Amino acid sequence: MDREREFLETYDPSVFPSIAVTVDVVLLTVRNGRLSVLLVKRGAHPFRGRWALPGGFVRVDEDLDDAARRELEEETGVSIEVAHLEQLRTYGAPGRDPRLRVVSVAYLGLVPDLPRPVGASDASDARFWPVDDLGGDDGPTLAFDHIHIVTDAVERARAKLEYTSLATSFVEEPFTLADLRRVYEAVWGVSLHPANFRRKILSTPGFVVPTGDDRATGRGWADLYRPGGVAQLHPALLRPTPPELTLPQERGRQARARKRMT
Amino acid sequence: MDREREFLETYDPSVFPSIAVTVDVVLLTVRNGRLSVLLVKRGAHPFRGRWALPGGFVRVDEDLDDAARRELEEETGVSIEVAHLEQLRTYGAPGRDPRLRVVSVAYLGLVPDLPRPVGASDASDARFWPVDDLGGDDGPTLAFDHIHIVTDAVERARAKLEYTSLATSFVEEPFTLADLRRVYEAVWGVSLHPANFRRKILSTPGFVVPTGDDRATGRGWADLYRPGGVAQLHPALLRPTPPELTLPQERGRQARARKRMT
DNA sequence: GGAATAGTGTCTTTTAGACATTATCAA
DNA sequence: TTGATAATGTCTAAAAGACACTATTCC
Repeated sequence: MDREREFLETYDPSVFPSIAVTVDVVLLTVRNGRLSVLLVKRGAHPFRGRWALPGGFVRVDEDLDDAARRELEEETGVSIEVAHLEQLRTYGAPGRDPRLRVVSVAYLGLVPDLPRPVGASDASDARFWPVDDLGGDDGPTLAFDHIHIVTDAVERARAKLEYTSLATSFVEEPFTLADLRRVYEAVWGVSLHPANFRRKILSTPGFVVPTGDDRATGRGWADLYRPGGVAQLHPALLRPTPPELTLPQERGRQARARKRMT
Repeated sequence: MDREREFLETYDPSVFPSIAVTVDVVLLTVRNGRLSVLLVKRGAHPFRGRWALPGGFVRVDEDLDDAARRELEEETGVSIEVAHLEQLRTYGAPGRDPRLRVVSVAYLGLVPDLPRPVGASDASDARFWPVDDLGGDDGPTLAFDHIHIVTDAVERARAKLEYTSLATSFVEEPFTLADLRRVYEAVWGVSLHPANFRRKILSTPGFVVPTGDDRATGRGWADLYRPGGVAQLHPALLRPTPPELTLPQERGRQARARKRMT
């Protein structure tokens, strides 16, 4: 009986498989109009000198969220008390770490562009890299399976911008609607019509509230806003027609149907 | 240096914290019009005799997904080769298992109503329970923190029905649109207008494809459909006005704005 | 016949997308 | 002046929600 075996293992911890549990943090921000991720340069074997996500072992009496915050602070100097930090998913394929079996709980964090330089407390180097550059000529090739984790994190961020108010986590408050629009444009990699964007944001109850002040932007004055406290957006702010979901033949069908009716 | 310590731990596995890694599976189905979850009665300490999610230790060379499938099969006799199984999230609060530190990777599975009785291979008993009954007078109180895992799983399922074609995982194919509608009604706990539901499903490209056959339903004949192969729905099939997101005062504001314009 | 369900069609309201207009400020 | 941006308004098409209507079958 499996449950019987589980009972025995209770009192002999050396019996259950020896698997290490770690946390990795994908900290995203928008710098110079580009979605970027915080990476550290590994100072130890394996993958010494390669860039990787900040992370490390979970302590035996430490909650997973606390471990993520601690490792982020230890390796990059970034402490995110106020910013958004959520669990992304867990990566546990055998062989993903050449040393031993490691199950890693990945976290996704969002912060405004950090003016202070980060890093260099524990890791040998730490900096933000534009996610589009990863694996290309202008960016690093990541250690372990971290490129997959970053890919999943970016997709999660893109999706959550649609139906939550998370975009405000990327900007310092107060912010202008143009600030917020540039977040969406950087994360989604599209350009949005300023007028329609404004209408949608302001017609979504609780998304943002005006502070009453405005700010000189170089060309005219822009109203300032603050997060409205609502987490889920209703209605959602959908991305402009996802390319992989638009079937040309169906568009043809719809056009023909329209033509028949006129 | 933390990375230095990590290097040393590489070659002395007894150094890193001793944490057990398990998987738990939340297998959902729709039975008798109610969203239900598969539970097993625990035959061993702790929580002996209490109902819990099927699950167990991950083997040292086993992928997490494989562990979830194996434990589900071992404890309940359910093998889901074709059905949907996805990672939900990972639960790792210290103290969630009274024996030792356990980090559990939870999975969400969706299956059609299973005609054969399940369970009784490893666990002392196994059956589906309506999720609304859990913790109440008509249902069991779950072991560990499993009620929280089930709650998260149900919310995930409700959300994914909106923007994916996952609802088809709950029905055997071929199915009628009424079958599919009953899935949405059971999972969301609402009633939907049959006519509007039909229009939305059929106007979503790739969601379902007609088989050309129909089936006697007792009252008339219903066309039969099969999943259309599209995973993401566009446009999405949103739940009718989520109550917690509807701000009465904002509705008042919109009504006043309309009045001013006329 | 009455009740329940499948399938089709129509009307209104809301929202999204495209675009025009005015005001303001910098170079 | 020219160009870029903020803010507002307008028009059209698409989508959602409510509802009417017919056909079919069981009781």
